[in-house]
Amino acid sequence: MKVYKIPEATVMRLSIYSRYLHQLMGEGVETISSGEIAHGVGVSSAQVRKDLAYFGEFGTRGVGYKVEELYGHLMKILGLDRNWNIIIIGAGKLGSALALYQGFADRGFNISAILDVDPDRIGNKLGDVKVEKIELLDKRVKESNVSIGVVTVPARVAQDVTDKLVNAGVKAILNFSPRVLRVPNDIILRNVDLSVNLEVLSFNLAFNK
Amino acid sequence: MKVYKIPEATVMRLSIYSRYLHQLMGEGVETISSGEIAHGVGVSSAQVRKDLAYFGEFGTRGVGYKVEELYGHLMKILGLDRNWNIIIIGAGKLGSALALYQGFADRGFNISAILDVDPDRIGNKLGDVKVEKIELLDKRVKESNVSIGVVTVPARVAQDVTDKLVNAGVKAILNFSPRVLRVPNDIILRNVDLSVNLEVLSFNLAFNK
DNA sequence: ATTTAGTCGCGAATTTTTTCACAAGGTGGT
DNA sequence: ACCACCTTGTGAAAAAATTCGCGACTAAAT
Ligand SMILES: NC(=O)c1ccc[n+]([C@@H]2O[C@H](COP(=O)([O-])OP(=O)(O)OC[C@H]3O[C@@H](n4cnc5c(N)ncnc54)[C@H](O)[C@@H]3O)[C@@H](O)[C@H]2O)c1
Ligand SMILES: NC(=O)c1ccc[n+]([C@@H]2O[C@H](COP(=O)([O-])OP(=O)(O)OC[C@H]3O[C@@H](n4cnc5c(N)ncnc54)[C@H](O)[C@@H]3O)[C@@H](O)[C@H]2O)c1
Repeated sequence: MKVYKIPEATVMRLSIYSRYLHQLMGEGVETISSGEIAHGVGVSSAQVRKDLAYFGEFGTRGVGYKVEELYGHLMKILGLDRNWNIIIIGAGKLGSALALYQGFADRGFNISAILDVDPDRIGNKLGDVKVEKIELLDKRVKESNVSIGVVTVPARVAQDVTDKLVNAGVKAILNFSPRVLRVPNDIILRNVDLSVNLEVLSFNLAFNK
Repeated sequence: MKVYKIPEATVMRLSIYSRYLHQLMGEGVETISSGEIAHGVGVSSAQVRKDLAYFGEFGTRGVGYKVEELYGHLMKILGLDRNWNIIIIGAGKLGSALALYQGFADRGFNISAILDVDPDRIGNKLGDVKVEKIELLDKRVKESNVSIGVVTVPARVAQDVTDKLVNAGVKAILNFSPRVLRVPNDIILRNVDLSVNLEVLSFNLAFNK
C-alpha cells in the first residue's frame, strides 16, 4: 500500500495502541484481535485495521495479531526503535514536571539539557540533569545532536526561544506556550494547549444543556 | 443555521481565536477581518468564517468584525462568561504545575480543591489552595459545586479516582494519565496525552525522511 | 475432508471537515 | 447617486477520515 499522507489521528492512535500492547505484554497476552484492541482503547475494530493497513500487513487472517510482534512494528513505525535527544527550554513549573517525568525516558526520549534565564533556577538539579543558562542553547543542541525542542517559557518569549532552537538545528518543536509560533516549513511543530483543553470541556458543559 | 454537532476542531479553534482577539484588544485593535484572524492563528479565512457561522452572524460585510464584540460572543459560546469550579486529584509534579498556573484563573477556571494521598504533600500550599486528603473528594465536589475533575495521578489509580469523581457528581474530566478511562455516557472526558504528542513528533521525524 | 467459527485486509460507501466561489451587503470617494 | 472596492455568510464542491461489507484466509472440531 502506497501512502504519502498518514492522518495525524492515525499516528496518535498508533501511539495509544502501542502503549496498550505494552500493557498486554506485561499481562502475558500473546495474541489479540483488532476487536480486542479496539475495545481496549475505545475505537472501532475497522479503525484499528485501517490504521495498521497504512503501514503493512501485520496480522494473520482468522487469528489476529501476535502482541509482541505488532508492538515491535508499531515502535518501529513511531520511530521509537531508537533514542531521541530533547532539550527543554524553561525550567519553570511545567518544564520541571516534564523533565522529571519518567514516562518519557521509558519511551526512548532522553533529556539532554534544560535551560533557563533565571539565576535562581540555574544550577538546580532536575533528576539527572542540571538546569543551565540559556546561552548554552546552541552548544547543547549541537553537541548532543538534539532533535526535539520543548518550549515551556512564558508566551512573550516563546517565539524568540523557538527561533533560537531552529537556528541551533532542532528539527521538531513541542510548544506548551499559548502562542502561535512561526517556524520554517521543514520544522515539525506541535502545540499542546492545556487551556484549549479545559475550554473544550467548558464549551461542552455549557453548550449541551 | 441549525446545527447539532459542532466539530471538535472548530471548538478548539474558537478557543484560539478568542485568545488572539484578547491579545488584539490589548494592542488596541478595534476591527479585524477573517483573513487577519486567519493569518494570526495560522488557518484559512474560510475556516474562520465557517467556524463562526455555526453560531451566528457576528461580522459586517465589507468591514469585518469588531474585536471586542466578537471576543464577547466567543467567550459566551465557549461557556467562559461564567466561572467553573475544578478539582485536581494528584498534587504531584503535573498537578502542582497546573494548580499554580495563572492562565486558568484568568479564563474563569477556579481551583476549588487539590487532593492527594501522600501525607508529605497534604498540607502543602499551592497558590491559594492547600493540598488536602483524598477522603474529602466527595465533600469538596459537592460543597463547591465542582463541574470539572482533573486527573493527575499515576495510571494505575486513574480509573479508581475517575470513578470517585463521577460518583461525587463531576460532569467533565480532564485526564492526564496515560490510561484509557471508562466513564458513563453523560460524562465529558478529554485526554491530554503528553507522551502521544512527543511520539507524533518522533513519527514525523522518523517517517518523513 | 468438510464444516464451522472466527479474523484480517481492503475497496467501496458514507460521513465529516475543509475549501471554493460568489451573491449580498457595506464603505468611502467623487 | 453612483461607482469602485471590500468582506461576510453560505451553498456547493472537494478532500479527508471513518465505517461498512465481504472475499480471503486460518484453526479447530467432527
Ligand atoms: N504550568 C501550567 O500548568 C501551564 C498550563 C498551560 C500552559 N502553560 C504554559 O507553559 C509555559 C510555562 O509555564 P510555567 O507554568 O512553567 O511558567 P513558569 O513561569 O513557572 O516557567 C517559565 C520559566 O521560563 C523561564 N524563562 C523566561 N524567559 C526565558 C527565556 N528567554 N529563556 C529561557 N527560559 C526563560 C523562567 O525563568 C521560568 O523558569 C507558559 O507559556 C505557560 O503559558 C503552563
Ligand atoms: N509529569 C509529567 O510531565 C507527565 C507527563 C505525561 C503524563 N503524566 C501523567 O500524569 C500523571 C501524574 O504525573 P506526575 O508526574 O505528576 O506524577 P507524580 O508521581 O509526581 O504525582 C502523582 C501524585 O498522585 C498522588 N496519588 C497517588 N495515588 C493517589 C490517589 N489514589 N488519590 C490521590 N492522589 C494520589 C501521589 O501521591 C502523587 O502526589 C501520571 O499519570 C503521569 O503518567 C505526567
